Amino acid sequence: MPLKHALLGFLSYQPMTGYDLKQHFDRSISHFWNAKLSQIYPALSQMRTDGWLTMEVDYQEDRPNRKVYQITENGRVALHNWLGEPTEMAPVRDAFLIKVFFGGKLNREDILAQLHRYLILHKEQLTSYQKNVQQEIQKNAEATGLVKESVFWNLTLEMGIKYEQGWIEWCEDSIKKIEAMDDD
Amino acid sequence: MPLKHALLGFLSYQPMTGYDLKQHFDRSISHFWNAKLSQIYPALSQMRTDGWLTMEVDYQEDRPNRKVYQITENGRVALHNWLGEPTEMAPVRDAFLIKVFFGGKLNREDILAQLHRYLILHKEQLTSYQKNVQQEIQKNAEATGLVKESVFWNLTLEMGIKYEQGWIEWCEDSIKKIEAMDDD
DNA sequence: TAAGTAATATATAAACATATATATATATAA
DNA sequence: TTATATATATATATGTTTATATATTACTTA
Repeated sequence: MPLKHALLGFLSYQPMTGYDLKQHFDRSISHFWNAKLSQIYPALSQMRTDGWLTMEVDYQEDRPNRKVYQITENGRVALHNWLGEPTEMAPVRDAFLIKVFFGGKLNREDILAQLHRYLILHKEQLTSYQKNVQQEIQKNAEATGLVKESVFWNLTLEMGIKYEQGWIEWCEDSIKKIEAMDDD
Repeated sequence: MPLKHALLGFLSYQPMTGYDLKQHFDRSISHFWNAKLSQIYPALSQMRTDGWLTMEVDYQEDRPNRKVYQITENGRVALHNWLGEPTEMAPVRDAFLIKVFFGGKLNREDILAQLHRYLILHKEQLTSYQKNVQQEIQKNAEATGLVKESVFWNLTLEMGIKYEQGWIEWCEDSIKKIEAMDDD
């Protein structure tokens, strides 16, 4: 399960709680993977059962105790193996394209409105990558001194940026084509 | 649920069985949505309960009877409304990028092997879109005479092509960058 | 001052998706 | 000739993900 291996990946840097891990997911890899806390917590329990993690409780008074998870040698091996395994292409799933596919059923304004809206969403996403994710990677690189690692973090960000740029171009082109169509 | 609306979309062209619908999914929209038969059949039953479809049985001797589904007026309304609703961006989920993100844990050859492999997969996918999907759309446009519709089918295909081209460029760039890195 | 958010975790239900098994006849490919 | 694919559907189990509810205290914002 990729979720488990992403968790292993972060825990290979340092021990953390589920809550901490959620922050890392949201700040560093949300452009290609995300998970809710309600998925992360049970996954961590299982991984402990699997022998990939150990856990120790950090007692606190005013809020729930922190359960700090640490990767084991088995966990490191599992991560390393998984990283080297061949990977299938991720299938694309985008409901927006279903709407476009059947766009002939809408009138011109409605389908154009859809495209304009989606264009804006993707532009905002692009901006957010260029600002927030970029910064987060930078910050992490400095804080941890993991220079080589940060090259790879940046590669994933570049893919995110290219992806958004692709959508933006496509939306703009599509709008032009539809505007040029004969009305009926 | 987008699955149901995609089914409605195809049934808005003509009555069909679940098996037929599966063919359409695979041939026309698999570049952005797919579904197994084991998901399509129950969905059709539900949609009938919802009043979006009617069904009649076409008796056959040597193979299972065909259950032919036909869209109702309610179904058409539901489809039309859904097509006009604003759409959230589809989140990206790609396990390959998790591998890249933690690529610093692999040695250079292993991560390069991953990238080369993914590059090939995406090149094959691109070729397949340009050949098969392209052709299928063409064929459908001619067979059904739905000219205006086919413009939209082509738009989704263009997005698929752009997407694959993006991956291909990114893989090639990433390979170059990693090859240029200092070894450690 | 009231409402929201951060910090931390658990539990349960529901929704969505895949895998697999079961039937059965014909046609096609190795 | 044997295996696989096509044509059609159902059923069940399992896996994955999201949603929602529940606790508690401190801090921040309106």
